[in-house]
Amino acid sequence: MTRLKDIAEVAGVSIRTVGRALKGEGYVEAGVRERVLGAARSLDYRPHRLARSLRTGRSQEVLVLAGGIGGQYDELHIAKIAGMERTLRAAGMSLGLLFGIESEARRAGRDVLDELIARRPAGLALFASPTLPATATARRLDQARVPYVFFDTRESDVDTVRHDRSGGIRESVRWLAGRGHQRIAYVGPTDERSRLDGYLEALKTLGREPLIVPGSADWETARAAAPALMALKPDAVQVYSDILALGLLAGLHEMGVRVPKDIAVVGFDDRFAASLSYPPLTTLQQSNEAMGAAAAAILIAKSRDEVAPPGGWSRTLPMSLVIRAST
Amino acid sequence: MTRLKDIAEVAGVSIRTVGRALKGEGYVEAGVRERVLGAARSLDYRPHRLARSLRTGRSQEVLVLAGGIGGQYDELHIAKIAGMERTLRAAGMSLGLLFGIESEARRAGRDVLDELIARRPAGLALFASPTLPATATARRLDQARVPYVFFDTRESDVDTVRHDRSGGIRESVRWLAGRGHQRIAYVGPTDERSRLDGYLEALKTLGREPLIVPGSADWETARAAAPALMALKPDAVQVYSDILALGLLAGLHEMGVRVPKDIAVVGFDDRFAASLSYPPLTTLQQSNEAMGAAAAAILIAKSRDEVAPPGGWSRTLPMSLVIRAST
DNA sequence: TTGTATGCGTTATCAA
DNA sequence: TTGATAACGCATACAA
Repeated sequence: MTRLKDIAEVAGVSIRTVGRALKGEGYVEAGVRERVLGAARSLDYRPHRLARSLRTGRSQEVLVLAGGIGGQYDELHIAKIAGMERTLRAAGMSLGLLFGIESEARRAGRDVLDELIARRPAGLALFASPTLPATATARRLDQARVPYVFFDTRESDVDTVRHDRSGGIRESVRWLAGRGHQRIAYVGPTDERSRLDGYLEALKTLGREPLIVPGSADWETARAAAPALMALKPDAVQVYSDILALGLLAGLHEMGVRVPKDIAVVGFDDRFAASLSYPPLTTLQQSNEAMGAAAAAILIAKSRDEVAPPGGWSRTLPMSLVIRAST
Repeated sequence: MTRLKDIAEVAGVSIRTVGRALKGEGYVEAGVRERVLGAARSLDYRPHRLARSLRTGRSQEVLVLAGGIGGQYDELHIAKIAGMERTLRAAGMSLGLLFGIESEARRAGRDVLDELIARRPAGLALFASPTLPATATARRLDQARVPYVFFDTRESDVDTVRHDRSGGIRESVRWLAGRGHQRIAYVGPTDERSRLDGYLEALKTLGREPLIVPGSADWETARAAAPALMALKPDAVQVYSDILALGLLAGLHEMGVRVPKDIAVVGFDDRFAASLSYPPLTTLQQSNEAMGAAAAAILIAKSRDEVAPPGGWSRTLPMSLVIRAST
């Protein structure tokens, strides 16, 4: 483990000159610079990250807070995390991961945020969760001058990366209409507005009446909703999520309804499971890696004290339709 | 951000005494100890991890190397990582995550392992991948005195946590037989011995002839294998993985074969998708969080220079059957 | 153009 | 039982 001091000795200069030569800043005589760089290379020098961070007062590590929501670990999350990590590493930074720390802290009566801030991370990426008050959290992090970014918050006053859910659904419904489907229904909870709004807007543009089966919240209730759906005599259905879409598929199977012959089904999320169902599910894909990369880019910029772009830091990413056999 | 120095000033003692009092080591007068602890609490002291690591020469961070295998991120991986992180955090350590660094380094002609070792991690957890030579890697890490553990290596001479795949399949086949199934088949690649061996052993114990449909490697080929399977007239089938089992379900649907009425289907892995299929899939569950916790425990012990238990560090975890509607 | 010296917050050595 | 003080490796203010 070579140190600057070792390079200095080999190159016959002071440690300060080594620093300058390696950073390429200030005045260093060409010959000296060559000698230093050569010594560094032959000694296989790598800066000691901890020492650097201690000195500069800034860790190079971004912390990711992943809520272990009911112990269900999400392949959508890991793709985002991977996207972040790649981007951070390219910028010389690294990624630390924490799970379900909020709920644990609440049980223990401690305050998570203080602990996280105390670790002086280069940035904080937070997965929105019902147990984490986004706005209040964002304000405290701003105050502590810790760069942060949320994934998929609904709150509009925090910096976040999200997908254009409305736009995705709108495109999907238009695409179904373009393929000749006349009665396009929607199955899913109606308290999440963005997806439902996309559906309503698209139908309005098309001049059609909405056909909505509200209330489904999981695989089982979606399965049970199949008869209610078919009572509307639809020839296509946009579902709130892949999980619900797969539940609906099960219900349709049981009723003897053939997919896509009798009805086309479109999901939302592009989970791994969507490619494994019978039939494989056409669905709206989140570009999770891109989302992670975007989040990382925001944190990198913030940590370099760059000024926010005119529209603010938040980014909205487009979704795309993955066409499989259910349509 | 209070430092030891701040506590020392408030408590009116030297910084050294503060250190002793907080660690509870050496001789500190009871009254002084109380004063120091009180000051630490009221100042909300938290040790500076970086400074500590710099001084002790050991980082408290375990690095996890997750191969981004073809860009497919795995919910099985993230559960393991979550299990690790929880255990590490309880031991005062943390977790850093790196993706697909091997393939990137190979492209760039650099050596990953040296870079990782240069970061002086408290430990290294590696997901086995075809591109990472486990034995050679383990030897180099041993030499560099970096604690390591693999997930699911086939190599027997490296420290690893794995699941008892043979045992899991054996139990599953016995369970099927116990439920009255007479002709229990196996679908999957035959070059992975552990699962196939479990099947063969169980059938041998039962005194029955094996019914094997070899060769399937993905959803599509498993789907195509349905007719070949049914030609064997089985009344139950153990499949190599959930992915293949779901492909097989699709093929059986297309043939009009009813599951579980005509044939019972058992998968392997307990992916999220297994709970979302029609019918939901009975499958062998890996205890991924437990696996992560076991890996973390090994790294913690190694990093404390504990001596390996008689059988070595490696651990084999049992699998369990999750019974759903496909049986 | 180059070098000396200091400090980041901890731990640890040695002396008092 | 306690306290000065050095050192970990790096970055940098200040001198030369």
